[in-house]
Amino acid sequence: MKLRQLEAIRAVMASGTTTHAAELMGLTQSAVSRLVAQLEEELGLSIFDRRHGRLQITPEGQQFYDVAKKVLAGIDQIDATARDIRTLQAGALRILAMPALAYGLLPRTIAKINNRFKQVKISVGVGTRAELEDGIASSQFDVGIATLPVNQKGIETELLCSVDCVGILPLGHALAERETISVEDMAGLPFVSLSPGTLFRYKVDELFAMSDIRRGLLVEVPSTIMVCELVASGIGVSIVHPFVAAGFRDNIVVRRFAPSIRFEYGLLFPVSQRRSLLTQTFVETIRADIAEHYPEA
Amino acid sequence: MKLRQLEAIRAVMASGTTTHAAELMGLTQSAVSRLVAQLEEELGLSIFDRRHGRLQITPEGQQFYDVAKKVLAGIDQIDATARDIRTLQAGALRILAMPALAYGLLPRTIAKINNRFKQVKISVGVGTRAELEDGIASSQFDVGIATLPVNQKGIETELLCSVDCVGILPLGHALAERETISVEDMAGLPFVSLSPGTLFRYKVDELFAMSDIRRGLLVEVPSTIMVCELVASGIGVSIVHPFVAAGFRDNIVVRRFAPSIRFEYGLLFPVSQRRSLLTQTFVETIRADIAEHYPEA
DNA sequence: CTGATATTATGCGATAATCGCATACAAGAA
DNA sequence: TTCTTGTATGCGATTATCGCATAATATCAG
Repeated sequence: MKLRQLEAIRAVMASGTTTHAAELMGLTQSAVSRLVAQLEEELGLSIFDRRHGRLQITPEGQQFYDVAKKVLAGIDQIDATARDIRTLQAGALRILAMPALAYGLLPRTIAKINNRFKQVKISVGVGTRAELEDGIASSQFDVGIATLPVNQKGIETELLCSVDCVGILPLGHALAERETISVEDMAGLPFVSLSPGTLFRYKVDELFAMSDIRRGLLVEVPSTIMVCELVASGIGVSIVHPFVAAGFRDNIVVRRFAPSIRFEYGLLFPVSQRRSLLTQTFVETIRADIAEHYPEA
Repeated sequence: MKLRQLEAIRAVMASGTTTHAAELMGLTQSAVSRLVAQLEEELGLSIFDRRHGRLQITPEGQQFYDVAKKVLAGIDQIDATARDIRTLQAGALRILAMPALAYGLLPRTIAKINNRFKQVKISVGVGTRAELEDGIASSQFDVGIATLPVNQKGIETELLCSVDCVGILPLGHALAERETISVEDMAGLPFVSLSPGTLFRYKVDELFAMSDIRRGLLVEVPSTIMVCELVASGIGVSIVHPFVAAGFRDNIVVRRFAPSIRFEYGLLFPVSQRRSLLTQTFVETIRADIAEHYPEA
């Protein structure tokens, strides 16, 4: 059985004659006549009755056609699906990011993808590093974003960008005049700190310890967003990575910080599987966003 | 897009390699490889990734295949449907008969058809001559059974059989000894009559009127079945067509009747449409049944 | 009845698709 | 390395597809 034959049946049913059906299909009448005859021969049943010089559907033919219609509709759907896949109008993108990164960086990129590909379903998960490694390694997600390094079997990483953390101050703070804030400048200032247990907290604490500088450790909150909000409210200063700080630029003062506290952000992919076109597009888009909005990274 | 290509995709998905897929499809590996490559070329998307010397489904390919599977299932269903149609295991048979004929003649034939073709849906309608003509002419039913003649546009008729009506008596009736009962024999006997307005009632009444013979017209009932039942209960005699009478042969006495009241039964078909194989089978079966059980017809 | 019109069916030849064979190439295992 | 397993591709034979021309058949108007 050939698709062409089923299409011929449909065209004949739609137009009534093989001649018109031929026009619909871009063939000649003889070709259509033969396609129909072939199918009848193959199936061993008469789909049309040759009566009065016309093709007339038989009861059996009608029954057959009712089923064939569904298949042809399915073929049309295959074509549509293929087109959607080519233009990325179908499919899904599953992203998993660490909390600090999800808020500052992702929304803009997701909005762009969603805007370009309206039909694409995008799901974003936020999780700890461990959850992230699990989710990527098990292919439950297409791409992850986390600070490097990541060393786990089943995960491929690519460097996304490396950024220096920034100092943040309430608006109108005395240090706001400086272009760069040093660790020494923060001596004795009230400091809004991230909860212990994260790599970021560890690095910051270590820097102050090495420099033997004391801060006022008044407040500890679990998310970088909250850190920024608290600094904006004027209760202290802090150090955060620039992506989240950028979201608060109207409410806080953001300055370079010395010495450099550098973080490398990486993209995580399940190994052993070719990345989907959507994933590739996502990677390109997020890289472009970073280049545009954080050129120093 | 060709069916062969979709089948190749399915075979590769099922077996994992083009080599095994080729066995499944009865082809060589090279043919399968080409079918896959062709489809990818046509659709403009990579269904498989050639990694590690193996074909590995891509995310897009998986998405495509999910849709293609449904189409292939539909094709399988087409084949199954064609097979069922050939063996008459599918389809429906819609029969419309006049009340008197539906009971005596049809059940046996329907049982046979149902027994041979378990999957065939058989629906039987009972209606007046007018309803019957409507139902057949409008192609709502495949075949009708009625007394001839029928003259309505859109209906083709075939003679099914012609029968002589029979006289029926209660068991043990005095007339039971005779092989043939004449109209004169019924003079003065209580007669169970069919309701007025039917061709049958008209013919019987006319016969008695012509012969100037009086009956005891005590009971009038609308169906021939009830006539037989009343005769069986002993309240009178009557004349009916032999099909219904045959069903009561253990409860009543059935005898030839003179003069002959002859009815021609006909099969009615919608014109202009080829009769379905099922319809043809039905016709053959009912003719065989009549020949077997009513050889005199 | 007769020609005009419309429709399907089929012989024939050119072109295109399909397939098997042989072989090259790639990757993992012994 | 060498063997095994698997995929890709050039080549030639076979088969299928299609258009053209034409025949056969039915419908309809006069």
